[in-house]
Amino acid sequence: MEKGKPTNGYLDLKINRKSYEPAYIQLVNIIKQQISLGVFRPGDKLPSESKLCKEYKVSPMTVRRAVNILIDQAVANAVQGSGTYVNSINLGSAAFHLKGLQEFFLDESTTVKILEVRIVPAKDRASKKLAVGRGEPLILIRRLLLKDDEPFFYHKEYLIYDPTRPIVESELEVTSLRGLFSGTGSSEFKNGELGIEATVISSEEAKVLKAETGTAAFLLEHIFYDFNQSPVSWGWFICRGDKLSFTTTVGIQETL
Amino acid sequence: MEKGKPTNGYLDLKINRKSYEPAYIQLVNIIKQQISLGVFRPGDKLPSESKLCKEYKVSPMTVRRAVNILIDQAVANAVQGSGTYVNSINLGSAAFHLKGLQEFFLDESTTVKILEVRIVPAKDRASKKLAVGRGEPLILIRRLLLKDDEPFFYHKEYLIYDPTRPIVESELEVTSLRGLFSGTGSSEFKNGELGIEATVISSEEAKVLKAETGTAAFLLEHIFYDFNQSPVSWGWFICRGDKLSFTTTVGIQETL
DNA sequence: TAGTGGTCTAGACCACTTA
DNA sequence: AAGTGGTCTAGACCACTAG
Repeated sequence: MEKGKPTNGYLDLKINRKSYEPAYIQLVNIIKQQISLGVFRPGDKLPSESKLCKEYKVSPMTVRRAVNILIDQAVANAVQGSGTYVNSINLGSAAFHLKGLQEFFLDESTTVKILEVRIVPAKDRASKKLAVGRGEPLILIRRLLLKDDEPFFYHKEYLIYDPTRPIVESELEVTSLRGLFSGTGSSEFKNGELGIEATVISSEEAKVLKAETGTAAFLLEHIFYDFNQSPVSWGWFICRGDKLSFTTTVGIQETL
Repeated sequence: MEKGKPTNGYLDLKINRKSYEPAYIQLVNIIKQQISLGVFRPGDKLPSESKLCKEYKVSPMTVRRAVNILIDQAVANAVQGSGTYVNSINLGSAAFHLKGLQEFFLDESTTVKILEVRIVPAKDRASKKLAVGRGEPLILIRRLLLKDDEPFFYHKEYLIYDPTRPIVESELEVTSLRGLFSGTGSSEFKNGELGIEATVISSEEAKVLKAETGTAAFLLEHIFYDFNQSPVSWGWFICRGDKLSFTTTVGIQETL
């Protein structure tokens, strides 16, 4: 590379100081665009931070921040003492987000039908998951979540039974699940574990979901812990496979 | 809050300057631990950045960095001019990563069996996805991915046929897929789209996967684009539902 | 108007890699 | 030894929120 020449070749993009976009975001986009156009290819070394400072006339911290964003996005990786390199496309860095489900729960036309609420003795799996003795009382809630009056999710949940804290009506309604998915809810739970499995619809599920037994479905299992790290809720959502899918992207995305 | 008192109550944790852990990471963990212990509850306002500076004797940029990490992790959210607030648990921020699949492909015992490679005329779906005319030639590759000689994935892939670039043997082997999942491969693709669906195993798939028709399976669809943003590869992986699941966590995790 | 977060500067020192 | 990324300082100015 010739000294003093801009590393972005014929593009010669600059940081616009008057833009509402912060300098570091602009720099991220400039570098991404160059990768997108093939100026920098996977495996190539990006210009060093000091070069980028000079070229775009920004301070080291600003370059640093931009480069860190590229690394966060798995666009590049840094090797201390050596340089920052452009990554190849990497499926291992891909992730499927549940934001789509969040939108489902926030939707106005989403409603909840309580199918059943009762106290049941803990069986094998539930007693293990919720760390209570077998036969101990648990609250079982079965819900049907509808969108535009069409069944969408079937939800089965076991809760620790606390006789000092009666079940409040509002905890059963759509708002409670909405809160879980949007983070606006109460703060009963400290953390939780989620799992997604592929399954087929059982006869029990088929009935409430208006689907046929044996068709494909997603099972989203959840377990939530309180601030003492004790499990308080275990259950799962079932959704017909033809009504739900998860999508994501990998590699360099076009600048929005 | 009383002036001059540490905001972390009886804990009174400090930044250890001699630790190999950077100050900002220590600060992230200190704040997380306080949330975990209930010192700060969901909805609470965290101490302002200037307070944290004084309390932990670090510069504004270091506090900033720590707080930004908490925000990235969806542990807190910032409101300009108001403060930084602790989030409730939020399923919408959860994400399922494909790192598990990456490990599968990097495993030594993972092998690939090529079931078929041939030129086929583009049918409806493939011609749309790959943006070629119907009947145009495409390369069809059918692979079986095995772990410890047990079938794991069935992969069907359509590639743009380029007569000037013959199919190279190495592109068919496990290494090519390994590269895709680990980011160590060549750089044919600029980006791609992925989708996960729940499905049931067809008779064709059941045969090669040694599974029964009608059992649950994941379908991981992919389409990859080259540096001209032209689609070059479309296909999907099928995996038995009982051999694959995705897990993740939400909320505050215990400090490791 | 005071306090807050959002951005940015212009350096510094260190650990590490490469030659 | 020179260059690189990793961390950190001690401020600054701005836009925004709230009382």
